[in-house]
Order: sequence, then structure tokens, then C-alpha cells
Amino acid sequence: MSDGKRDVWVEAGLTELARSGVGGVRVEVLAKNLGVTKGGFYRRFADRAALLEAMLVRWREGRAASIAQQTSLDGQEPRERLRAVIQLYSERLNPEGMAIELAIRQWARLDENAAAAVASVDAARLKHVAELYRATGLDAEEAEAQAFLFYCFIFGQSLLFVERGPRKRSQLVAKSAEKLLD
Amino acid sequence: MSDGKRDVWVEAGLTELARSGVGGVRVEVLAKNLGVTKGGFYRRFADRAALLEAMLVRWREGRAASIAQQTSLDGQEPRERLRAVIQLYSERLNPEGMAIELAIRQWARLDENAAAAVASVDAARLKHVAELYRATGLDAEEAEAQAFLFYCFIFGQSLLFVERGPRKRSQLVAKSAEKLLD
DNA sequence: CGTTAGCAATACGGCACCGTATCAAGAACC
DNA sequence: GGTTCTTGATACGGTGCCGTATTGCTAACG
Repeated sequence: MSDGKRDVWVEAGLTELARSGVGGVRVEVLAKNLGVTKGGFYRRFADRAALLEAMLVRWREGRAASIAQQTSLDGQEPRERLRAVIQLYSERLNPEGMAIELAIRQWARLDENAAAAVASVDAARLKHVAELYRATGLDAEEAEAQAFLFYCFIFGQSLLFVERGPRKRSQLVAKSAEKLLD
Repeated sequence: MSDGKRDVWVEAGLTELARSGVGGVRVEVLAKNLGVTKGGFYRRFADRAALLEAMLVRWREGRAASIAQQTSLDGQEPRERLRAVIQLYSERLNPEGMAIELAIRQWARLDENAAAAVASVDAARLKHVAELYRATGLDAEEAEAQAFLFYCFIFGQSLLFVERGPRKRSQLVAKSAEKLLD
């Protein structure tokens, strides 16, 4: 029960993180969003830092869980799997996930704990995607470089502001994806 | 004279932006960094928002100026020029510039003005780099897609936290650069 | 019932920041 | 030399947030 209540705060924290960055994750703001006062917050968390820490743990675990799943090819072609992963990280498809991803990375530039979480998630991702590339026939080093390029694209893509609506953009994404999967 | 003093505040603002994001750009903090009180600030700027606006203008103009220069090939091979641009945006080479870039992009997710500035800078960059790719023989559409991929790499690269020291990282960057310049 | 334990609301002091108003000192001008 | 203009410092009230302490309600238990 008590754990469930903690989760609610963590959830609200991540939502606010996506909306306005770490700086926006304020105890009193979350309380207002949840329709309660901050009274209960300090019963479950030592302080704001403890909440941020819990958010980080939750994010890290969530990512670890889904990476394995996303990159496990059961019967599927590796190229198909890679294409699917690109889809998954397309900002339009999962805006909040992407916003969290970017906000945490910005946060990680200031905070050691956040940096450690990001580093561990990145390492896992690169490892798994490199394996997919190996399965397409590349040697280890090539596969690693290609995986790096792959993730640069995924996150870089969500960083660029390309105008003229989503059509043009998805064309660019599609064409780039092809180049990454040659 | 008065303009020069304004510039000092804008400069300090950008420095602080690089260090800690928009949220960290506080009038009183800048004043402390500059060794003055905020007294003079409100003489030159209507409010904090006016400073942020000025920072944006300055950044936008600065970028516009250097893009043209960076991508003008006088006698040089287009591939060489592209390679040089990748160098230029390598985080280790210009950490503050990159930090500003990322901070503004995060800011742009909340603020219209920032979003407009980023969009205009991105458009200019894509246009110029696409021209370089055209100069290597690609057709217009291909060149545009390649330019998009190019910048996804540039910014995505600075977003990933790859451990095990800079050597491994620069290997990855070098190998990726090759792939982008095939 | 009456007592007690848990829990959220309230109240509080403190801090960092915003933006305004006022003041003091020097420079520029007559 | 006296007046005005400029400019940075100081002082102030207001707000939003942190974290703590206190209160009041409720419901479980004897």
C-alpha cells in the first residue's frame, strides 16, 4: 500500500519531468497535480532528492526491461527488428517517452546519478543493437560503430526542428532509416 | 556604451545557459557572477524574459554567421568540408557551444521563441549541408536526406553517454563519420 | 465507548528569486 | 560651481518553493 503511494509520486514526477525538465519537478507542484498537499510526500520520501533518485531507478529499470524485449528477434529478420526499433523511438509515436529521454540526458549533464543511469542504459542499448547488426553479417567492430550511428540517429532525430509539417519529416526519417539499414 | 553593457549580460546569460540550462539563468545569479548587483540589469532589460529573448537573438545570429562560413568551400573538396564540420561540432572540441546548443533545444520544447530560433537555424544548416552533398554528386532529394542524417549524427552523438574514456568514443565517431561520407 | 496509531491537511520559518523604488556618487553640461 | 543625467547600490514587498512541526480526522482495537 505504502509502496503504491510512492509509485504515484514517482509517476507524477516522470510526467512533470517530460513536460518541463528536472527543474520543473517540484514537490508542491506534483502535489497540486495529484490533488493532495505535500503533507504525505515527506512521509514517503526523505526529500526532493530522494524522489529524483527513485525516478531515475524506475526509468533505468524500465529501460533495461524493454531493451531486451525490443531487440530479441524470435524468428524475425534482424533488419526488420532494427526498423521496428526506429519506429518505436519515433517522437510522434511516443512523445512522452522521448521527452523523458531528452530531459534525463540534459539532467545528466549536471547530475552524477543521472549520468550513471544514462550511461548504463546506453551501454545496454548499444550492446543489444550491435548484436542485431552482427546478426546481419557485420564483424564486431563494424557492428558497434553501426549501432552507435543508429542511436545517434534515433536521438538526434528528435532534437532537430524540421518545419513544414510531419510529412516531410517522416519522409526524411524513412530515407535515413534506409541508409542505416543498407 | 550602453549596448556594450547589454552584451555583457547576454554573454553571462549564455554561459549560465550552457552550465545549467534555461532554468539556471537567473538575474541575481548573473549579477553575482559579474560582480555587480542586479541594479543595472533592469535599466537595460525590461525583465528576465527580455534577456532570454536577447540571448536567443544573439545565438541565432551567431549561428547564421558561422554556418555560411563553415560550409563555403573555397577550392576545398566537399567531403573534406563535411569532415571538418563534424570536427567542429565534436563536443570535446567545443564543449560550451555544444552545451548551449543542447540547452536551447531543451528550452525550445517549452518556449515558442526558442523553438522558432532553433527551427530557423536548423533550416539554414540543413540547406547548406545539403548543398555540400549535392556537390558530391547526389541528387536534391538524396542530398537532403543525407544532410538530415548528418545533423542527427552530430547532435545525437553529443547526447550519448559512452564510457571507457574518450579514445573509444572518438574511434566510434571517426568510424561513423566515414559511414556518413561514403 | 474510549484510547491510540496512522495519515493527510495546515501552519510555519527560511531561502532564493523577481521586479520596483529610492538613493548616492560621479560625469557632463551650462 | 551648480544643475541635471547617468548609473550602480541598497532596500523593499511579493511569490514560490523547501522541509519541519503541529493539528485534526478517521478507523482499528481493546
